[in-house]
Amino acid sequence: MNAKNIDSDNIQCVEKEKVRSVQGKMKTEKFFHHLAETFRAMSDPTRTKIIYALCQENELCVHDLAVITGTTNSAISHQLRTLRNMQLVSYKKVGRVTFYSLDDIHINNLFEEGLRHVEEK
Amino acid sequence: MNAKNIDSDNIQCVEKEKVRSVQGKMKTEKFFHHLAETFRAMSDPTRTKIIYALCQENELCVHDLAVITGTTNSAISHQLRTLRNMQLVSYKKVGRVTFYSLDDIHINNLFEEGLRHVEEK
DNA sequence: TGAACAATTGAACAATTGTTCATATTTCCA
DNA sequence: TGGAAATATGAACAATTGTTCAATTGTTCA
Repeated sequence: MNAKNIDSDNIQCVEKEKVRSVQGKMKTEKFFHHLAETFRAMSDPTRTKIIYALCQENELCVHDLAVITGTTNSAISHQLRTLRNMQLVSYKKVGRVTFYSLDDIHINNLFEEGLRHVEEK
Repeated sequence: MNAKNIDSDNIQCVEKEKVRSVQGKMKTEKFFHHLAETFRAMSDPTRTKIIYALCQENELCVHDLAVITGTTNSAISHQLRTLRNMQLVSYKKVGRVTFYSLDDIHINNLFEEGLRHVEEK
């Protein structure tokens, strides 16, 4: 036993009770991964632009999203795939045009909470 | 002029009015970067654990955060620096122990909105 | 003073990310 | 039918990220 380890459980910590308390409330590894992934979905400027645009207009096609965000079709298409994989957007094909829209209403709240946060600064 | 460009403004797009409308509401480049960075702050599992722990207990030292998150002091210290740079946490030195706490109350709302979102799934 | 300790830091590394470029794929229409 | 258009995709690339390891700083206390 060294100086910092006062307890009887062989758990080294500075404030045993605090650590215990937090450990009792701790979520699973999976939970934190899921949580981090949720935030990660919105952690790229191109993606925030896409999501913001889809918040304003319900449905937009790839090309128009490229115009709005000021990037290439390809870059947008890749990011849309990412958002599709994350189940944030869904799409509808009409002829050779693909219309994307936001899929997850929960994410909408989260995104707008973020918007408000940045706007207030 | 090619087939998809019907308007008189040399702006190529599929649905001109929609694009115009969104463009009118568009924020600055800086805004979207700021927004993305805000979400990025919470887009790593180690950081979500740190933030979650600091939501439960107001102040925790580096070592206890390492115990709680199940990683090394060094890894935690590096991540705390990231969070410090992002101005999400502040710290207080007592002897050789550094106590960290959440700094940004806004982020708190955002984080808990994310928590709720993942919990409801 | 010097040993032990808490935390920080820098370098190195593998892994991940986002873009670009070139090339499909699918659909429309002349 | 053939060519143009809208989107998707794969490979390649540079940039960024998060961890580990080793070394360092600053503090306490015997």
